[in-house]
Amino acid sequence: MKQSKLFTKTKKESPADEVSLNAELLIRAGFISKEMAGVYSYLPLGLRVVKKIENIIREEMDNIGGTEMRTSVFQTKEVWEKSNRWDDEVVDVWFKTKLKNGGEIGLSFTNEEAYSDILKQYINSYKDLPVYPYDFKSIFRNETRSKSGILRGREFYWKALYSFSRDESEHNEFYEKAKQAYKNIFQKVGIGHLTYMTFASGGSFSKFSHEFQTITGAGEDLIYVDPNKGIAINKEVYNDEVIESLGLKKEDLVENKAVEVGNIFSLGTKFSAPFDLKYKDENGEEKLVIMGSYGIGLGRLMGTVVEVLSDDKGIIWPESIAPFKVHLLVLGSDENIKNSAEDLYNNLKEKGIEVLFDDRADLSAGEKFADSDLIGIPYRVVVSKRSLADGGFEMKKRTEQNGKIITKEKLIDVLLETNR
RNA sequence: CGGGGUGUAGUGUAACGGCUAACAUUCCUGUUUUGGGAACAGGCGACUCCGGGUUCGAAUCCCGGCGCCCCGACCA
Repeated sequence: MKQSKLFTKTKKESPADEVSLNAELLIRAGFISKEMAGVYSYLPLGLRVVKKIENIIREEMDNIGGTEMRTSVFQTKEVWEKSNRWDDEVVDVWFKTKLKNGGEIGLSFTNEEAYSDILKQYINSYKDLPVYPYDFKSIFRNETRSKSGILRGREFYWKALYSFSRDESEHNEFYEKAKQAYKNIFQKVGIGHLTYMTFASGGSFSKFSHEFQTITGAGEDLIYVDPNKGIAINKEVYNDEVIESLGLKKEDLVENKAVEVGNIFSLGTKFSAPFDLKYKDENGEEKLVIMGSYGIGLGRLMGTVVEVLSDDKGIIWPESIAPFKVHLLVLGSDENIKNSAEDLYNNLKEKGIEVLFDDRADLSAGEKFADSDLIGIPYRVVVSKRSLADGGFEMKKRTEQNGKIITKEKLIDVLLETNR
């Protein structure tokens, strides 16, 4: 993509109404635009990152048997009354509105009811199970206080998978697979080294739920990490008995602030019972379906990456979720320089390498460099009088101080190699 | 929902109760420039969040509302 066609511009100044690092950098670099507190629009660069994250999650979910679908944002009163979660006294984050005919509807703040209600139509026999439907969708919560930029919003985009299993052991088997899939996801997204599977309160059907917590001062949770074992305990269940039951030692645990980037938990029959979601087993006996829930907030995940991986010049995107792989900068207005850059741009595109081409005329070198650092694309390639005189193009990783001159062929090789 | 802070061109800031609300940046015109947010010249852009009040006079003081940020509570 040519940067001259990208309508967003970077800002030199931080927004006055944002304190959090993720919002500051994402707004300055032109990834998101603030609509109101806790509500952000995703601009072209930001959407590309979200889509990258989405694809990583999709791959992992499909890999463990997930089936993608899409539940509606609109939810009917009747369905939610079954689980006793329609009442504003019970759930205070509802956004509700009315249809022209007076019927009440709410905007999804979670998906258990929607899935339970839909699956009831299709699940009759043990042969119909297990199933693992999931979706990516926007979720709405009327938070009394949204905060921390895109880490806690009133509208957010998430992935939610629900498991429908015949019994506990089948459920547990999938649950373990989901744990591994989640680890893979956070590893691929580039924050695996800071993300810990964390034991948290589990509700009435299991002792614990499992949160995936990424260590950062921007987080709102307190967790106790055992760095060697790679697991942690959420403050909400932190006590001597729990520490012991998990085989941990108090003296090994380190207190950290962290942000919950994902969570999985066992629902048991909490929803299958009120929805009468049953199947007939091999003996013709009716049994309740055992459910589990598996969520990840993609915006929060994107914000967490920014919190954790930026420097004083801007964002440092991991290659896996960067909006583009290469930022190609042309300096100078001589025809041969421009042509050379244009050629390289076309070559990279032909090879399937995602490139943002800063073809903007009349901008100083310093401004292009500053923009490039702020936007944070992993590889920067400069075409200039100097680079051509030195025999090619200057390539530098976002994380490196100095670039080196390489030929076009070598450059393409390197980029293709890292493309996997 | 309690507490604190704050609201002025697109953005970031300034302005004692008193001149036409200033500066920087963005943007537009032109000249010059091109390896770390270039230089010069000119120009556009503001019902100072909204509503009331005090005053000869309010961006500035007072009251109410709303927005935004932070702390806390809440968080399937």
